[in-house]
Amino acid sequence: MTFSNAKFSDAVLAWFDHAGRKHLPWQQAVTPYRVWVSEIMLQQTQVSTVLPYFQRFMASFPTLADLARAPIDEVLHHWTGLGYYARGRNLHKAAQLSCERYAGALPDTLDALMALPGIGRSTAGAILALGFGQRAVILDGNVKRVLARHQALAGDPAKAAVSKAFWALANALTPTQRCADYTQAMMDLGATLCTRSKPACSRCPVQTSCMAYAQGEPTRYPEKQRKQAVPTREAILMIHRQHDQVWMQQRPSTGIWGGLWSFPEWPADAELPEQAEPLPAFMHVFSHFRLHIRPVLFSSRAVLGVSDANGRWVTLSDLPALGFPAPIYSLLQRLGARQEVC
DNA sequence: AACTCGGGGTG
DNA sequence: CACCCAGAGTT
Repeated sequence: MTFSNAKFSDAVLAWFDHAGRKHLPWQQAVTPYRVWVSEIMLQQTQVSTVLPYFQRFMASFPTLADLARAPIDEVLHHWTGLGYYARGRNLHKAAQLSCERYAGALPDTLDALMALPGIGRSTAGAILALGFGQRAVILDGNVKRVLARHQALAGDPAKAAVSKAFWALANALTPTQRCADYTQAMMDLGATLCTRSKPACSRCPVQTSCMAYAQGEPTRYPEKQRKQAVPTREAILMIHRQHDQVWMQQRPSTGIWGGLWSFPEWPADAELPEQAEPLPAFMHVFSHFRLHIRPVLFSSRAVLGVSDANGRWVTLSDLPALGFPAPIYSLLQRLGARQEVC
């Protein structure tokens, strides 16, 4: 480690001691399991969004063994509304693999952690540093932003060559001593001071050595390529209702809304039957397309035009045991409010 | 290397 | 509306 690298981590650690976050739920009663669950939930998801999900998840699955033996549908129910549902499936699968391979504990090496589904290089580093107290390196959105600005690193970090440079820099700056605190400090720095817009440079512990600050335009970094406008698709959802039940299907485990329960789709270009009663349509936005959802209510006795594969009748009391995409769960609640399901 | 995967917060 | 957030898996 060079003198300047040690100076960087020392300044970051000194700042952490008086300004870092120390009261987040996963910072209390720290275990590798709790750190792991929090890191998975926090992938591409902000802290404030995760907080209630983490608390509910830990109350239901307090240990890795509890998670491993829980039904997948119950795990996915705890993910309802959180998004990126493959994270929930991978978490469950990795818990079972850990029970089989490592006697109910998480492994404590980078390679073994990365071999588990849902754990990549950065999450493995976070588990080792925060959960096991090892010297390990992370590179999440916060760290990328801090490093890009401090070193005025040009290029889109999504590009492989640029990413390699970011990892090398992150590794060079990560100290051997107090690695857990440094790891938390870098995330805190990115989340609270070195924010995407309006960074609080006046309070930054490494402002004097920050190249982007010296250049006068810190928000220029990190560079990102612009995304093109997303297309809009249409989905007609058939809500077959019989008394207090609706007919639902579990989606395939891969692809959009994998493993979650939804209503059967009616081909967007086909004509609707006479007895179809349209409900208010609404828009659901994904990162890569917009979905115009047109719910249609069928009160007929027969389930029309859908195969019964992966399907079942669902009542209100079934909801806690199943996973749903946010717009479908919202639709179910609206149906319940109309006392059509409940 | 490019693409796929959600939902919510923010300006 | 655009952007992005404690990224990883698939192709």
